[in-house]
Amino acid sequence: MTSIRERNRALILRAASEEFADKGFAASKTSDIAAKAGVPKPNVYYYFKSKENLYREVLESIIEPLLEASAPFNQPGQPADVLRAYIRSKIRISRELPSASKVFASEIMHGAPHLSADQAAQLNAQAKHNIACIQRWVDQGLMAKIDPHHLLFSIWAATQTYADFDWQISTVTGKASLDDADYEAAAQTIIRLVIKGCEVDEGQARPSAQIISA
Amino acid sequence: MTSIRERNRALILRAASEEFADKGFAASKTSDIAAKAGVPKPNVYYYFKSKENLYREVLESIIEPLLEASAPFNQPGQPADVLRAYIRSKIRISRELPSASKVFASEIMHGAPHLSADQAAQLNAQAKHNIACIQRWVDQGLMAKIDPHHLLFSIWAATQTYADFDWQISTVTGKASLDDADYEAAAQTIIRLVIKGCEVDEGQARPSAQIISA
DNA sequence: CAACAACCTGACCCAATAGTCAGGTAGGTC
DNA sequence: GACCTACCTGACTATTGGGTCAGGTTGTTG
Repeated sequence: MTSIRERNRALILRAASEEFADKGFAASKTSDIAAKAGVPKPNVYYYFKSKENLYREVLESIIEPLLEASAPFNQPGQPADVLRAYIRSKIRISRELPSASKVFASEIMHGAPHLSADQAAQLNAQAKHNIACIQRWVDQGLMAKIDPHHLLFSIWAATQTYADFDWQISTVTGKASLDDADYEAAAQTIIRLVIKGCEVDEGQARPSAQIISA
Repeated sequence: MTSIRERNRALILRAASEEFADKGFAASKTSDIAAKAGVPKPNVYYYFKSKENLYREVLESIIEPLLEASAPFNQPGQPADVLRAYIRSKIRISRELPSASKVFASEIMHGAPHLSADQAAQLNAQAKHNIACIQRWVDQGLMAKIDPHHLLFSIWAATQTYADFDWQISTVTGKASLDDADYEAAAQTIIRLVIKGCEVDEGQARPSAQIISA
């Protein structure tokens, strides 16, 4: 069985995710990754030819989930429902893929030097699509006149913060790690801010009926 | 004049800020910092004794502005006014100290290994104070029943994102850098989400009059 | 201007670590 | 069991980059 390959690759990838998330690319040592994965260092180079390659694979692993999270925007739906589903997807990613999320955040923070042009284009296209979708809702009077860019930035930031800045969150809440109830409270809070913030103002001209509802 | 010292230290600190923000601590080379500051490498070691020391000073430079931003919470005021002022302070920091902000974010993301216990305690105390303040407003019925922790996390995230993830923001907006109007729109958006989200719900029991207003 | 301190610098050292390789072993296939 | 491929590994190399230092220059103070 050549699933020895799959098994070892998976082991190394997971260890690398955690290590890169923890220390960043430059500060991570391939020897530490190998140790954490429970394999000798040359094996890391046997399966992935370089540290950078390994990093790129970790990075790649978060792209699809990230694109996937925008699914609610790719099917028809009421603004409030779409936004709610989107926020929940984003929070779920932060919770279920915290290491890859951090690696991605760190990558973006440093100007995305390892992100391929194709990956950047895909993410950007999806973002543009979501923004256009929100803008349409605004134009149709289904939501308040909010700049879709900034709305998206706030949603991204508020949801990703649970993965990226987990240390801060642990420190402030005094809990080593958040449980179901905490993530639910986080989701509820962000959803409330967004939905209420997007509600059409009383007295605003509405081309069609006000549909958003909390 | 010994202000040669001040001048050179400032030069090196600024170069270091940018370099650390750009590449992260481990990936930054002291030789690059020296080059960017326009001084020979040994001078960096003459004024700061080590790379880590230099990094710590950069980190330290953002602590005070960060604490300062919470000033609105330290004086009496209506919830909406305090939150508005707080958000504007935070956005201003993102705009005026983008490099130090990034360094701070990166530090937190990796578990704050260089933050002194004292600095961590100061920041945490201020956070706790802000949270208690918000909780009081909730208890007094001046705002909706929102978990103050998550509200703060969202505000932090949404405001810091303009410094930390500037690459993403540039890519999505298609602008190399944001101008006055963009930052104003960002502030308006975040303020709207927060203020509307914090408004007491119709039909919610209110111990005292509803005071928040958009 | 003498003496002293602060500042500057080219050339060097050395520890750490990405990456390699020659020579193994294990497992599958005829 | 002979062969082949995939897998494994201890021991090595090469380079990079943090940090040093001896000796110089500049400025300052009496």
